[in-house]
Amino acid sequence: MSKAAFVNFICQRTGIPEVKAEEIVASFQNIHFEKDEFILEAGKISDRYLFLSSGCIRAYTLDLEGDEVTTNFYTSGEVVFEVSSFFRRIPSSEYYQAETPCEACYIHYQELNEAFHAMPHFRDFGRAMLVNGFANLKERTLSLINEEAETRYDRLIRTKPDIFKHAPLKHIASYLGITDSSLSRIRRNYSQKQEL
Amino acid sequence: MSKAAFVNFICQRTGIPEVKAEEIVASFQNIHFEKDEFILEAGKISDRYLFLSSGCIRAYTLDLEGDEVTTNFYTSGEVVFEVSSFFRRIPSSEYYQAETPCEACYIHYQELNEAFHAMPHFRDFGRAMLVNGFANLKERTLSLINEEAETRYDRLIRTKPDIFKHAPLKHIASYLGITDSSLSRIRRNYSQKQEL
DNA sequence: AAATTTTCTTGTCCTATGGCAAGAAATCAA
DNA sequence: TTGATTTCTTGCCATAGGACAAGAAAATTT
Repeated sequence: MSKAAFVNFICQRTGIPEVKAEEIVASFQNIHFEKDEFILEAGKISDRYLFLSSGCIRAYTLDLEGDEVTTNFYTSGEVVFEVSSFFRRIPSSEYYQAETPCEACYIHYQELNEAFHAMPHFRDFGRAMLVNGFANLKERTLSLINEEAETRYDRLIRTKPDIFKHAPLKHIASYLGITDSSLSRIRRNYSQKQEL
Repeated sequence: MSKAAFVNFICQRTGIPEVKAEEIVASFQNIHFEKDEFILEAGKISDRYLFLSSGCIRAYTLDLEGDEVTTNFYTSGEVVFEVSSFFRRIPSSEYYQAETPCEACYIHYQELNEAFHAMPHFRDFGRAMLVNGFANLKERTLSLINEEAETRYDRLIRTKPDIFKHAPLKHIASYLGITDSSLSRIRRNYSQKQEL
């Protein structure tokens, strides 16, 4: 059950005592997603703040040519929501879709705010999650600027090997900022290097 | 005086009434930076949450070769601090340096937290600023993936023309994810196109 | 298991951008 | 004002990665 996993997650990542964590998680509810099911669709307002306890979710948007560009991958133990849409109450420009069956628990915007208001601990947790996402995105942006595609690939496969078990390479390619053909060539090179 | 500008900023960007805004800003203090002065240095903890009322600040980091990579430009009417370092209390990997003389007002981490705790309105404001920064960064990241350098240049010159008045082109180039020579060529092309 | 669709790889050719170095221009310092 | 730095531009060549198309392989559907 995802709520239990979320309690653990909160306790481990913050100094919040278990009783408090349980209090926080009390207002969440469990949910399951099938593979390929949409957690969020572009044009709608992200209204679920969700904790993914198992599975893999991909966020993507469409570029001017209508091609999908992966903006993020979420694996177990991550908080999933579209920051801008969720907090500003504006339509999302991204889709969030399950790459695999997923177990999660969630809370709605309204409830989240009430919980933030009532529980300072949870507020801190929420801020930490935001800061976390920010830091990750910044790192990714920098890597797009000053690293080669192969280096980014190497980093990703080390950091989130799970993705490679589930997501098709074209999803991963656009996340790395390259085409699927380039990724294919990079992989050929890379695996040769690893064999030495 | 920067504090007055900050009051206006808060009132305009949020529904917060002027009295409340003044209450918030009361704990801030004005500060001035000379051109080239460091607001923050890598290795130190970002401890000032500052509102820039005039001038331009550049954030940058050093890549593996030791070359500067601009991570952001801040112009008047922006909140300036290194999110990750500030909230996690860890050393910054970025420098923040004044591109021009700057007027600003600021508050320290400790005081900010107290103010957040005491004033729900301010909390919301703080969150909005974070969400804002997040959304901007996301847009920039996407543009690095699916736009040409010239398109990014075009967008930047329209969005933040002030930067071009103050920052040397090499600073702008690395922000756009290209070399200064490439930027120079792009500018040549670009200005020819504009002349038609 | 056959048919269909999707994913992955590979070839050929092309282009945007990088690396380097040399001038030109502008800015700053003495 | 002169010399020293820094900034900006430009030329030449190199290269990472894109575009497109064709197979091969794998997964999905019937």
